[in-house]
Amino acid sequence: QRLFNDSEYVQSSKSTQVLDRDLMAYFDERMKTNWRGPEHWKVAALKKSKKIEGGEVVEGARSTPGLVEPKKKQDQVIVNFFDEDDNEDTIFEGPRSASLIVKKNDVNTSNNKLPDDIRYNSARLTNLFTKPQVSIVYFPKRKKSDTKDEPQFTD
Amino acid sequence: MSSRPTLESIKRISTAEELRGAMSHVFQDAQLSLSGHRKLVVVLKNIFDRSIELNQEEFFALYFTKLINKILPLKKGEKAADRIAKFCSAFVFSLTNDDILRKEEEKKKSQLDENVDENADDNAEDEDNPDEEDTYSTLFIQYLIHHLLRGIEARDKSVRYRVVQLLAYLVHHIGEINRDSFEALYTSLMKRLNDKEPIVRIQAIVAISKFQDFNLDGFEYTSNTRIGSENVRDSLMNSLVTDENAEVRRAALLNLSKDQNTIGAIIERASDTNMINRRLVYSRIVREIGNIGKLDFELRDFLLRWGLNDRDGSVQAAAVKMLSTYWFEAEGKELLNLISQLRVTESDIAATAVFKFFQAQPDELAKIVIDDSYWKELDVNKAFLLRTFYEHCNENNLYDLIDANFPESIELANILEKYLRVRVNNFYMDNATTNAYDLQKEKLEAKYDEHFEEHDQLKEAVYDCEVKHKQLHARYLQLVEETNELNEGFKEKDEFYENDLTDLEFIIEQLLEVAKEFDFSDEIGRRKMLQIIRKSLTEDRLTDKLVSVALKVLRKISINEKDFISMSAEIITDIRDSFETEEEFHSAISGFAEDDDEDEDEDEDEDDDNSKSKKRKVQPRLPPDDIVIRCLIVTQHALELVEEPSDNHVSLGSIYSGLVNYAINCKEKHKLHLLGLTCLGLFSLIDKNTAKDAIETFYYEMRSSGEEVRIIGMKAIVDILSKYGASIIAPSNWFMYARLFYKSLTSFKMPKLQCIVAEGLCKLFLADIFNSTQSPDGSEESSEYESEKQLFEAIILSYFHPLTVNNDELRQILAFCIPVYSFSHPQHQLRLATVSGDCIYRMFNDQSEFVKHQSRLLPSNVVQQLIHWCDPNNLVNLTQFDIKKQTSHVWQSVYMLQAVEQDTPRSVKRAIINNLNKLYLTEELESKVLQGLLDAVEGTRQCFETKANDPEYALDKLNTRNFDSFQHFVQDLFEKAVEREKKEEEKTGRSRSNSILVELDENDYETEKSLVKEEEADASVKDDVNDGEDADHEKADTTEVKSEDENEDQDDEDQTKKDGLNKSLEEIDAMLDEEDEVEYDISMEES
DNA sequence: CTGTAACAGCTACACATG
DNA sequence: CATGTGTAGCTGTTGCAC
Repeated sequence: QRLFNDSEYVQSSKSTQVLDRDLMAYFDERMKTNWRGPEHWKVAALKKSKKIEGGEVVEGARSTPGLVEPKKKQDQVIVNFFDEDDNEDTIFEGPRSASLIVKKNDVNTSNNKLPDDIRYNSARLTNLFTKPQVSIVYFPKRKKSDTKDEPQFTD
Repeated sequence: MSSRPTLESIKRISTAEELRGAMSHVFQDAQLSLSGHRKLVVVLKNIFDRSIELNQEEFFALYFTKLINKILPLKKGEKAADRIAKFCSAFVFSLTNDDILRKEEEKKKSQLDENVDENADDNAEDEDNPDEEDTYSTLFIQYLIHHLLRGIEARDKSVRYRVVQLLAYLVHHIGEINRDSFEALYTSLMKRLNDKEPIVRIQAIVAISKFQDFNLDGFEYTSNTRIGSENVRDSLMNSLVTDENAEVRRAALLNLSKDQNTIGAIIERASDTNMINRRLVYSRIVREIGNIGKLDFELRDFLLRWGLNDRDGSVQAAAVKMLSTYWFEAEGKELLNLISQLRVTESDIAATAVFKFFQAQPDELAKIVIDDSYWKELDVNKAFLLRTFYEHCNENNLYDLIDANFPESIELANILEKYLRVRVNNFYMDNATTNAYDLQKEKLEAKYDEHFEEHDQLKEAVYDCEVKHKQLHARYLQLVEETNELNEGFKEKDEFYENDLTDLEFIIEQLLEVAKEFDFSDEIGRRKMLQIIRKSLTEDRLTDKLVSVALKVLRKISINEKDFISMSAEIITDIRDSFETEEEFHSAISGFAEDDDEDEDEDEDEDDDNSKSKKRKVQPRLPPDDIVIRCLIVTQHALELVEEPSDNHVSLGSIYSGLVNYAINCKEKHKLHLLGLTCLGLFSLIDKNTAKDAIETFYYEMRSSGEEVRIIGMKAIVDILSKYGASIIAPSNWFMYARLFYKSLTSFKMPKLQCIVAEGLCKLFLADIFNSTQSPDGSEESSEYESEKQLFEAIILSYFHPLTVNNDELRQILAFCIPVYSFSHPQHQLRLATVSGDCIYRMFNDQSEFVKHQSRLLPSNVVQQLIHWCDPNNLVNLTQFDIKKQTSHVWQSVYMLQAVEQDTPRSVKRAIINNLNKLYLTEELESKVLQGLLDAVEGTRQCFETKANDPEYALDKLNTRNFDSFQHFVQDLFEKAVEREKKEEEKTGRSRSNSILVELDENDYETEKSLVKEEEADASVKDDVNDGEDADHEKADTTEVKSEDENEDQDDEDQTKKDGLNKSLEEIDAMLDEEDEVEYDISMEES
């Protein structure tokens, strides 16, 4: 039905793109966390390995079910209200210094807001500034394998 | 111990001892479950009453507090304590409730008959002053509150927590309480808003929020605290905004009452750093507020902008739900009503909102009916719905809906034509107004040029010179005022038709957007549309935006790119030559209204040559600036759509040589100048020879211009390099461009420019356009290598630089680009690895700018990020086997150890050493490489031994242990590697260094390669279950994997290299400083 | 069919501990 | 201050009652 689709707009060359489609999608997905910059960088939680290893461990633990239950057992206190010990003086004892119970008020007048999210993505990174629909083509290396890019140790 | 008290047994109580036993029983039961509370409250009330009868009410209160004391030290989460607190609350509530009921009854009674018998009440009850009177209950409650207040500043945080928790429960129920007690309660709770412990603060907020409903008017300013509802509100709002603990902010968010004073701060939490808080705004707060109309447009727009763009899926979902369910229903389930709330002409999130709506409520799509009457009475909302509906259907292949609601292309063209004609009529309705409009506009632009220049100088000066700053600032303010005045006059004059006009233009834009994606397989419709677009572009003085979209339509309906270019060229030359017949133009326009089929029957191909040659005759005369600007706008947007460079752009040649060159030289006419440069950049992208000259033009333009020019220039330079490669620059000039990049990247007074350069450099590095390598002999090459290395380091440094903390955009760009660059290729990672040491050194040594500007960055944070970026596990397109052989972390550790040995502060040394265990080193590495690393580690050890007395080199136990274990680890790997290599050598009998590769080539390599060829499509990104991090995506495309062959003869002395590096660094810095000085002087003179 | 309760599972966050 | 554990607040499923 659509005879004049936007096929003409779509970048025709594929092999020479800096990042191929899948890779762009991969990076876009992967860079979703840690978008705010150095101060807010967090180690990527290595969930997968944990899950796999943990799964095995749990299976092993299941064979000894006695171990799991006491862990879950609450250490919930039951108060003895018949006990006549008077703890009033100790519990109401004030701090050595008043400042010990006061929040240290940093000069951080931060209002706890996120910065504007520009949602940078790999499409921007691999396309031209002035023609955002045009991809940058990957530039073949000027060097072949005649020189080594890697630094060398001195023997 | 006595038995469980019953109502009967309570009546028999006669001693304090018995009271105590009964109370203890009640509490003992109350802590176990909530279900018995109802009964227990009754029991306890009976005990209370009995104590009164015995004149033991004071004992009751005393012992009650003793019982309460027992739960105060219990930490948060203890069920028993929570139940007792609830029980206490229920008891107090019951007491006050009884008081109230009793009073109401008495009131009724006293109203009914004046002679009420008094025997119903106890001796304490006094009828004279019912509202102020102390009852046993109120006395008890006051006693309880005072008791709790004694513990509100306890040392134990749990005590404070329980006290405030209890008070929060109680204040809910205390009807009357005497003034002194209230003041004490109020001030004590207010102090707890600043408690060290978040849990206490939360409870304080809950407690204080109850005061919002109180009538506090009776209180004046007391000695040290002001009591009043404003004070309550402000305190809660302060916690809402400034408390660094997310849960505290949440408590404030949920408990602060929503009114005109607080609503802004509350909605602002849609951009809270905490995900849950953000989500709550959409899922609960907005719901609570109710009607959509209670929110100003700005707040609604804010909510949508943040919610629909949120990084977190659940927040987005909540925002979509708010829009598509709640707001939609509030608008009577009328989509057009909802859209009108979005203010489509002002909001840039409106389109996203509607698309999300369509996604969330796909059923609503079928209810949309666009019939003839709809088309006839388009307003901005209808046009907007039309367009977004079309786009949605088009992108989701809902062609049935399109067929049902959209006409033939010829009809669309007619409609568009109609609106274009209305616009032209409106626009030129009053010639006098038009002239005034133009005049004002010119003035304004002239003023703007002036303003702009000074503004730039101001910006320069701000950082350097306070005095000049003030002078310029005064001048700046003056200019701003003048500009505003002009703007005012401007507005008044055309306000009368401005609104209509912008609305009209918005409708036209929507129609064009539809046309951009429309089906023009019908040739008649296509020709009609072609004619309309060409005519409109040529004659109608379209806005910049409309020109851009119209050209996209033109591109779509053109036969091919060449056709598009020649039509565009013709339009441009027609505009250019129109000034010659300016008078006729106007008369033509006015006549146009009546007679629409004038003379535009030309076909797209035929009279190209005619018209062009005709226009060329008049070329020598330069049109007035406004005409030139119109030409350049069309040129710009046309060129933006051209993708293929080809040599049949002759038709554009005259435009380039005539208009663009003219515009570029108009440095004093700001708009013209910028447009000229923009077009020059675009011309460069379709013609290499133009590019060669242009890139130098841009270079010189950028040396002395304001930020806006520099941004255009930088974009152009990067695009040119991206298009043609670094070879477009003569090698001898390479260094000066490198300096330009460096200088732009470090121009902290031009943050936007920094973003562009950073992004641009990343593009060039990523595409390996900057990819020179160090070579042992060719000095040219190695200086390029050094320059690139400097630039690369500069990128990394600007990411961490303290002066870019407020440049969020830059940091977001780099937070994306640096890892993508690094993870995309082993060579990239290696490049980063080799600068890691330098970067760390330059960030943290004494003389570092970072230190000067009080960088708050933690060394360990930096080190970890660098390590993460260089981790081979994060590389794409590699097999697990190849990943194990990557040397990036080896080199990174070597260079970081160098930084450890240098004069970095102790915190840095410690950070590096403590993070050595995060390096990914395997026994698959070559023993030779590991040997090198081992030597480096040993060198570091010796360094520490010789400098053992230097406090900066003092290591604590943990550091030493980490360092030792790293050394052992590497030693171990080395031995295993030797072992492995020995085995392999025996197996293959070949030389050590080649054996691995041969094996790789022969085995894995080939099989994988062939495998990939067949299922190329989906093989690229897939999860590898075997690996640890989620970085384990491997694309089995091995064509880019570099062979690991060693090149023995290329040896560098690390130290000499480092020296050379530092030297060149200093040189660059010095040079750039010098340049800064010069420019500074110039700009100051001019001002 | 709708609506609510109970349940497990998940993630980001905060606390506790050495 | 870096690490692991615990938790809050959902989210989806199931069963149950109306």
